Amino acid sequence: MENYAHSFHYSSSSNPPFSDFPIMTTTSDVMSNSFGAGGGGNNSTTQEQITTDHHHQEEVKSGKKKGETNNTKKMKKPRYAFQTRSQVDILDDGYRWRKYGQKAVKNNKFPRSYYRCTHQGCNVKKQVQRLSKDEGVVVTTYEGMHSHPIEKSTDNFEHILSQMQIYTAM
DNA sequence: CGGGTTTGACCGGCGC
DNA sequence: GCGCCGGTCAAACCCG
Repeated sequence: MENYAHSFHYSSSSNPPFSDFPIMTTTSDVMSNSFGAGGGGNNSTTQEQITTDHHHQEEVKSGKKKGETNNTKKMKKPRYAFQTRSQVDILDDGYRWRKYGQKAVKNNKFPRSYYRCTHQGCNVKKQVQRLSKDEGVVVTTYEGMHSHPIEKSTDNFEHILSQMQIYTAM
């Protein structure tokens, strides 16, 4: 659990904005309450093209404090996207998240939620987006790496995680 | 009461 | 230079 993300580490700067991050498709039905109506049965594949656009962020924080030049240049922060089939947006991965924003996405009827890990020194961010075409598909994008143990057991999430490891192993 | 969510405003970058 | 666009902040609100 240290940094499982390391496996996906990719470093590309002059590459097209697309396919920058590996997208893992997992089928999870855990934590689904009694939504029942999922919108049709299982759709095959989920290779919807995601409008990632450009958007190279760099270091966070830079509103008030200035005068400090970017000596350390821009540090590329890896991002990892998970495409999950679930009825619920909130995939509990064992960490505590605090929502800090929600914006509507173009070409998408559903808004995108921005979460941040509540932990001192842990600036891990996470985005949750639901596809308008397939309501059952939720795309979760992680940004950064955690540096603290998980607080919960999340037994069911481990199941998902183990599945993802399989994809990673390839 | 405290921590998390909500929601509109604000900001920086990029395109036109 | 201006306007769009995506991301973040922050004050108010909500809920356990």
